[in-house]
Amino acid sequence: MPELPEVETVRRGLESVLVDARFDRVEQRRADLRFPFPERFPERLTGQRVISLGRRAKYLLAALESGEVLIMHLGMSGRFIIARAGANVKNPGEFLHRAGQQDRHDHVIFTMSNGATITYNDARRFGFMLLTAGNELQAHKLMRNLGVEPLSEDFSPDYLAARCGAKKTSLKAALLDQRIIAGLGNIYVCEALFRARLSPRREASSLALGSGAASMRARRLVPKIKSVLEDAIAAGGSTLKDFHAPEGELGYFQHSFAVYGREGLECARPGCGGVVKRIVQGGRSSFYCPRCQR
DNA sequence: AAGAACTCCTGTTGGC
DNA sequence: TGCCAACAGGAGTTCT
Repeated sequence: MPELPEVETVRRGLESVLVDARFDRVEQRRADLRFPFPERFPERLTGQRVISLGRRAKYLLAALESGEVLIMHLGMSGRFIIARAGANVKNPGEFLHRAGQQDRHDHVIFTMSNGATITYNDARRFGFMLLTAGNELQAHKLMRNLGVEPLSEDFSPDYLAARCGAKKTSLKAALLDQRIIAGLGNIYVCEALFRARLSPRREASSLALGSGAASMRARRLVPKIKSVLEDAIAAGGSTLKDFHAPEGELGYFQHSFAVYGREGLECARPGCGGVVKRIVQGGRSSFYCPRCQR
């Protein structure tokens, strides 16, 4: 479900109820999600104050007073639901009608010292929560091979061209590879490629071809990746199926999709006149306009 | 050793 | 209406 913009939206929502608060109570309602929960998970959190809540790729990282870091990943369907102290009743939609109720997919419930209740719900259970020592975080198996943050200065045309230079795989697959760019997912890769007018079918190495260390194509693509992510974060992410920020707000970037989910519709580029096509790459849908994306 | 296929799990949707 | 297949925002593991 969530790609970088959605995870960042969740991070911002959780920050205000998590940081500086302590875990008063942790209810772990099953033994595992994608992975087993850590040993003595509730005990290791209870009483701990949260120092900060960060994000790396699609991971949320809560630094604890104990020195441990709580690593959380939402998988495809994971979400957090916040109920603040004094139960505000003005949240819309599903959030309202399920207030006070339990869902069979509510797997973890945090009760914080500020009175907030934070519920982790995940139907497909591809998400997970792990604990690791803060000083071992960088070397953690899940962290050590991650590529650059796409919104950082380090993500440049030179970097992208260098990392794609010898890749035989498709450009689509390369952009989804978290070892190259950390945090991109299927939607935003499709949208960035559309904005850059590049075909997802193009060989990744072709990004490095052309004049200079970074080709024209890499120079064109990198700013589009950044802008599509920035635009999506500004919109609070994309709401497909049921994504919403932790306090119930819906993201609205899905209204700005140019190609994702638009198979058979006319290309959004003025004057193009092409028709959006869906192909399958690596078992996942790619949407693009064969006419203007080359 | 890169790249593709398979896997986890549940829910929703579209076609008949 | 029901039934069934296809598909869904991820990514670690296993194969070739």
